[in-house]
Amino acid sequence: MRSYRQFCAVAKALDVVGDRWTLLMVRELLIRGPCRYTDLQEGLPGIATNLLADRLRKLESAGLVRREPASPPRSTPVFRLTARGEQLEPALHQLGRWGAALLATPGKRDRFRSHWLALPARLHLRDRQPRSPAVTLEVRAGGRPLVIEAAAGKVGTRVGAAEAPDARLAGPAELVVALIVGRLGLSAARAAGVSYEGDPMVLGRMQPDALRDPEKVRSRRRGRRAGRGSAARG
Amino acid sequence: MRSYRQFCAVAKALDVVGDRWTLLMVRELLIRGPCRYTDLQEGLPGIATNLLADRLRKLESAGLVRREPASPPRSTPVFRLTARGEQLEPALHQLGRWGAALLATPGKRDRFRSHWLALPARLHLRDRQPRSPAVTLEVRAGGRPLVIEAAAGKVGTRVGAAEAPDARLAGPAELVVALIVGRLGLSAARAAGVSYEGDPMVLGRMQPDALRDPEKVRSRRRGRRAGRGSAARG
DNA sequence: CAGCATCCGCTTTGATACTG
DNA sequence: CAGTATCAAAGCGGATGCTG
Repeated sequence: MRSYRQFCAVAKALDVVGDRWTLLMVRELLIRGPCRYTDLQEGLPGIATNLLADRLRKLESAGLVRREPASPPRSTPVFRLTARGEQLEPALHQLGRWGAALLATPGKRDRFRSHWLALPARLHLRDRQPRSPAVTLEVRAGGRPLVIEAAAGKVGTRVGAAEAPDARLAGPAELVVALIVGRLGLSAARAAGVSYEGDPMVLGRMQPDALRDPEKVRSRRRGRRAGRGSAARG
Repeated sequence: MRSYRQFCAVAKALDVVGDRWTLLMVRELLIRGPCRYTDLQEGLPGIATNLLADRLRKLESAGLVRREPASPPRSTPVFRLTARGEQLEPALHQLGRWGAALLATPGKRDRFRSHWLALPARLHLRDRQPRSPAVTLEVRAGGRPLVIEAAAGKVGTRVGAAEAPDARLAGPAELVVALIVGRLGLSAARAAGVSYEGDPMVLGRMQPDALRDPEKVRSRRRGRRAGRGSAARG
């Protein structure tokens, strides 16, 4: 990318990550952790292969990505975010939070991957029972499944199927998103076509404020000013 | 911008604001509030006039900007962020926070405008004496000056010279930035070439934790993980 | 097959000139 | 002041080819 040549933090950031596809590549690496070229391709439907290779080089020379060559145990090189690259997570969260308003319904030709739910999950879900044993929730909404785990007060995510998840969630992407970001309750989501198997408290343990027993929530808003927030629910 | 066609909040956000120059235009409108075409040009050195016009149209049709035509009292139209547009501020703050690491020293051909300091100022400065009378600090580091005001617990910014500021800060951009984000103290900045006139407590009232009496700070970090933070000050 | 590199047509951007 | 018009250069997307 051509530099903006402005001595401004936002402009300098965009000099590095403002190119088309670049922030989505960081999204993939944040979600997946270290991964191979083809993993990135699978998570970035629509990218041209030459662009992917080119951007990886640029990210590498910008110090956001490290390429680890194939060494005997592994047959292919893997790409991994550096600490500097990982520090983009808050910026991606805020961009995603802003963009969530545009996720009402998928465009006819939109693609979807379940693992894209990892970012909103990390942003919106909490482990509200830190002392309970770890639980895992498998989510299937397109592409390979995503596993969301609540353990010891933290919510983590991992791409791939779970061996024996404590619950399974599946359904249309827009409904699963709405459930995770707290725009929809489990019963409403079910009524709309989401399938959920397992203990409801696996999901309940993680759900955002807005939707956990709405009657009792009232003024529990943590973030901003005074919340007279009345959350809707099914 | 061509859509990524991915049902992902980050991708949808970038469909709207991922075009070159777009986020910098939002930066300008956030800092300046409603402003005219030429104000935007002045704050976006390097942009081509056809791009500015084109992006303004796109932002308008995306609902981020409203164009208010010239009406008798005013002779020229003004552009203003909608509420939706203003909601990008947290994303810009995080992007800027990440990009701040790239602001060590200006590139030879980098341009600078004092009012660009408004975003870091809003992010890093606080009014630590909410009950004291309002104070204003005028900052000059290139282009038109910026006024930073601390009043009633809030820090605000305004583009333009102050009538009678309580203090004036001037000097090379990189030093003034370092001062505002808390990488540098006033005495160190002065030694390095910053000029400051007026009561040091005008700046001191607003400065970030990290640099208010650095000897006493030590392990006061607020942000992350377990705060064994011994917050307070003398 | 994984991991690219090359080629080519199209779109976006940049620089400048011009206009109501 | 607030744009439009024009055109060259750069970037992107899609297809395909090469190499271990």
